[in-house]
Amino acid sequence: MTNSVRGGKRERLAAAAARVLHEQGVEKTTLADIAGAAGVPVGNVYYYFKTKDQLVEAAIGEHGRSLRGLLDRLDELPEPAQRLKALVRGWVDQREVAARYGCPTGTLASELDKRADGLDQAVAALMRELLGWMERQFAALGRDDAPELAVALLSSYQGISLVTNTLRDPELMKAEGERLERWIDALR
Amino acid sequence: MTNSVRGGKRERLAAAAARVLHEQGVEKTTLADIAGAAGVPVGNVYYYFKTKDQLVEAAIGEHGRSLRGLLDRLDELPEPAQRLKALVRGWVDQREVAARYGCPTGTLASELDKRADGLDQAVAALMRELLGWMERQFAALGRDDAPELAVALLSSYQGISLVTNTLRDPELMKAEGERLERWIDALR
Amino acid sequence: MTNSVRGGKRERLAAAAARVLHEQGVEKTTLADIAGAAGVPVGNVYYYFKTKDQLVEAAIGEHGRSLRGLLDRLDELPEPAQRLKALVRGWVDQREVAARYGCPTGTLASELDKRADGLDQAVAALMRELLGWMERQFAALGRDDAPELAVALLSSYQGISLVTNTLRDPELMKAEGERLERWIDALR
Amino acid sequence: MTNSVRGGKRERLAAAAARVLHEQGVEKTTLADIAGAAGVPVGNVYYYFKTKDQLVEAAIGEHGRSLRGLLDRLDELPEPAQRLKALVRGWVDQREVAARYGCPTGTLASELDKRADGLDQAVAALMRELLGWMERQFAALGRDDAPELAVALLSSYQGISLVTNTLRDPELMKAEGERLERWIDALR
DNA sequence: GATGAATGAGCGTTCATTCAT
DNA sequence: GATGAATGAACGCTCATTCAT
Repeated sequence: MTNSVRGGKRERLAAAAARVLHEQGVEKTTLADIAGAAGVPVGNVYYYFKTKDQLVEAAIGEHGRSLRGLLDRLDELPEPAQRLKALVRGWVDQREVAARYGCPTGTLASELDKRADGLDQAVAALMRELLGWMERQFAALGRDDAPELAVALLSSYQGISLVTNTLRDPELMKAEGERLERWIDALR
Repeated sequence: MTNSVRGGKRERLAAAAARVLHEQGVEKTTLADIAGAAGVPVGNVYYYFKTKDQLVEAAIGEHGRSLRGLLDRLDELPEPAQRLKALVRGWVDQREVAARYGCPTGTLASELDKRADGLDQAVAALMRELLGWMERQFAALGRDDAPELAVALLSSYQGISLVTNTLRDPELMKAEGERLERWIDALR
Repeated sequence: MTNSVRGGKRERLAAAAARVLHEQGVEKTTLADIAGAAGVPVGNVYYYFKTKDQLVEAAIGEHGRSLRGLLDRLDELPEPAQRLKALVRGWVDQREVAARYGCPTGTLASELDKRADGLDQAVAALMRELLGWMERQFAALGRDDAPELAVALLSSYQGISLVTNTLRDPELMKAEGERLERWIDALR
Repeated sequence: MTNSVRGGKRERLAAAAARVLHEQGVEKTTLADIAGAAGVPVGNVYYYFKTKDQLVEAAIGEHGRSLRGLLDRLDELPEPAQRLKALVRGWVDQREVAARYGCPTGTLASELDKRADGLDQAVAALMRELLGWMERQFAALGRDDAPELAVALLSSYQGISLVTNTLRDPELMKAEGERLERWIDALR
């Protein structure tokens, strides 16, 4: 009740975690970094998240929410090919961020994979969600190799994100996005 | 004879660094981990490498050496399409490792990118080397969009490595490899 | 009441630093030494001082505070010659400490001088403060060579501190103190 | 015999130690620093000096030798007052070095004093040697307070060295030197 | 004697986590 | 609930000293 005014701390922390972990990486980010970015005192973080891992989990959750929001918006488009191409265009629009920090989900997946927490499974679930959506679009296009195509498209995005990031050249993602759009058009 | 035990410590350290950094990630790997894997006392590491960063650099160098070795072997094949497909098949052969730890160069690039050491440029140089080789193959195939195709192929590999790793499913890489081989065949 | 135990940790650390650094020297003193002397766990020191250098700085600050306190007390004496001689007598009173550890400011200046931190400038400022005060007293005595006399007096003190310390003989400082008092009396 | 050609390593090490320890301080100087300055491989140092302390001892010995050389030269002057003033003039001539690194013997005394090696006694012996010589000059001037005057003169030099060094102003030593010369002239 | 290599103890510093109020 | 302070284990790195040839 009363904390509807001061509250939202949990949300602020999750949002700050998502952003800062993306920009700095999991290992290089301290709890103080996240707390500072959220404007929350360090000692107070633990009322919302018992461990640093839970903060990472919350960050993954944030990425999941924004992924779902995106897919919902895409679903309003009439044609599956339109939806897929709009997805690609969304990636291209984010190319500056990708060039600086990589794909938020991909870099998280890469880092968390080196650990034994089960957090990697949370990111994997996110990827599976996106894969499933892609698969449905390719199936709607009449492709019976939809699963394979979904993996190919996701891989292309993850790969071009990494390459764009490593070479610090956002234009690479633009060219690859155009190539992927042509590829989608050629599929039916 | 006697220096089978003592000799090549620097090389052993570099090799151990390449392996352990790939398996555990840069941040989660301690100098003691690398020293232990190489069978060298911790204090002695600093006789060969003044900082942890230099050890990372040496690991990158190792990956560079093995990349160059691979490309040299591929160059002995007569046809550019054969070379490219043999490259893809090499990736597929390594799918079990990729499923567990990802692509050595890619994960390194992803992690180092969050830092300001200039080490990221060393990995970037590796990627550019591979890109250049690919470009020459595509050009030899008569394609004037060789640079773009090279980026697409590298991205596909980096992406499928990440997805394979995240979903822990080596078969994904196998299927994608076959798709890429068909794609290469269809290019000319 | 309750914070007689917990309170003023920062001050306790600064005081402990001033004392221990004087007794053991900057380089030979570990953070654990200072923490131990202040009754503070090692890890907690960094809550108050981010680096060892900041602890040294705090110690210099402590010496500055006690210097200012001394000069304020001396300023209450009516005659400049009285003030100067009281200063000298204060030094002589501390001759046992000087014989064991030297002048706190002087030894600090000597050690910090070998470094490039800028900490040496903090000690230099302390010396300039004392020099300025002395100069004002000599000027009040009507001497137009006040700056030179101030340097002579400070040097005599620093020098006799070092000699007293090296030869471990507090009586040297006593004799020199008496000589300096006669010298002051002979000035007007 | 044969090492009259390659030899002198011990001497080179002692001379390098004297110089480097003066410039960098005892604690901040590593064995590698001294070895490097002497052009001797690190591992070889231990054939000449079993410990770092023995190298410090050798450095003190070097300072002793040069002190004795100086006093011998001064002894050739006919008058005790001339000898004392020539000593002072020698200090003033070295004021640039003093401004940068302090008095070699004094800074050594200050640093070694914080330790329990007995090395401090070796420096103390040096000071006593100089004190004795001064005492003889003052006695030859007919002063029965020669011991006290010797301490006063040594202190003035040590003090002005420290102040000159801390304030990085060689001119301070010049002015004080002139004052000391006038003081000597006024003694008889 | 000479030398590169080896060794291990210790230092300053960081940080996730917990505690007391 | 909220907060500043406390805690300790771990890390990267240095260096005097010793070893093997």
